[in-house]
Amino acid sequence: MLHVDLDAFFAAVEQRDKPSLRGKPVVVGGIGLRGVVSTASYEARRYGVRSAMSTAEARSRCPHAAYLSPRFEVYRRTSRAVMAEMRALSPLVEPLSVDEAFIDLTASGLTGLTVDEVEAIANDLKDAIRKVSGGLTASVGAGTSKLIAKIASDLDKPDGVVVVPAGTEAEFLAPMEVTVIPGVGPATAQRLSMSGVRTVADLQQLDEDELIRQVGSAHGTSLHRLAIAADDRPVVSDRETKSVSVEDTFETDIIDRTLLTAISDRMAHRVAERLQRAQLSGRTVTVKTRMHDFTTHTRSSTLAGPTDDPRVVARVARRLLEESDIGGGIRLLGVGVSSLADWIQDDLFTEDEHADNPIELVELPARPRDLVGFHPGQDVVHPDYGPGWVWGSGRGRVTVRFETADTPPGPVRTFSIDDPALTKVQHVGADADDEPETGQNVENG
DNA sequence: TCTGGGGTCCTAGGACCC
DNA sequence: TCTGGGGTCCTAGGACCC
Repeated sequence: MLHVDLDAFFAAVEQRDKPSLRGKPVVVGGIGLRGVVSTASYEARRYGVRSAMSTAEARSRCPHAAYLSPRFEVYRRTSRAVMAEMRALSPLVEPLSVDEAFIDLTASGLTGLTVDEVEAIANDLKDAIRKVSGGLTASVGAGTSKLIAKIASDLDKPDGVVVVPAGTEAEFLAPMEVTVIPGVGPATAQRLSMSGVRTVADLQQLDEDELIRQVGSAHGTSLHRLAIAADDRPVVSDRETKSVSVEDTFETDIIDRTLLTAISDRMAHRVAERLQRAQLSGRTVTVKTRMHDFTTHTRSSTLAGPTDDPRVVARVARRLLEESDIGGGIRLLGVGVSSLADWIQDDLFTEDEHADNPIELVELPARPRDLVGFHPGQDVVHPDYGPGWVWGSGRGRVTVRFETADTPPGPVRTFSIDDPALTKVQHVGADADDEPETGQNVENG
């Protein structure tokens, strides 16, 4: 099996499309006060910038980096092209996310390979990925199981290939820290350390019953096996979606229930839209709230039958929100639907008994134009200068660098935010929810 | 100036049923 | 004059992943 991991994916795509950023520190993520880093380029990592770090901390570590909002549509498009290359290698490909996948080579008859042969296959794949993606690099791990392939792909980043020979798996793992095992996070590592377990070798020695007492039945059983590299999990190409959700952290905590209701309604509609697009429907609606102290609560309600009707999702979400304690204001609100079915049931159960009495949608205040678009990194076009991207905006002005992936960097120009000549580029296949927005923006309206 | 958004899987208690 | 037992569904929360 191969595990393929695109290197610093979001940042690499930005450097590909914005030549002036090549070789420079780039940070992609939330750019607001409460934003976090999604991906830092390797140049930015040298300053200690890491994924999941608050953007504020990243800015203090690396003030001269370019801070960009993610362009998810572009990443998805690139991802699809890369995944297609993998499927050309083997029909059995399991994407784990937009930038990662497992490939089962045996599904295309590639068995009994030598280490050199596997290495050659991995390098060919890397070449194909580089060509189809406009120069992106990947790191590849190979082994006899998902566990080994996944861990191996991490050992020689970026742009590396690591093949673990069959039969050497347990000794390969033994000296490593337990946290290399996917599923062992801070909480599990902490518990294990109380039994003196730090490395996989320690874990291999630990009694299974003792392990289960420490971390629970399911986790203990699977960890006990993974520690000795006993992993027979298959590569599954079509995993079914189990839930669909939308959530938003506000720039400042929101206490106004009328505003929260309006936001909840809109989130319910976005969730329902996504369900419909995926031809799914669900029975359980969940509302999530996060308090100022970061404690998180969920309330859920299960319907008699599945729905993808925005009005039904909105009404249930409203009720759950009403039942939620919002204390002195909440920093996050989310709406989700689970217990999914891949069909829509007949009106028998889905019938909306409130259909004659539709809920009245609360209108959100309009946002000022300079908050509706023009995020750093955003693609724009100008009739005189051609295509470019937003470097920054504020105080009614927006600064644009004119360049594309295959043009030399052009001029940097500043425009009024109201300049009608400057237009945003809408990417094909973009979701309505690719547009970043926050409660703060809403409140500013 | 702490701490995103999209997910998956597991646990535990209570209701309910046979 | 406490005490069945097993299975399923629902709800809430938590750990973890990218």
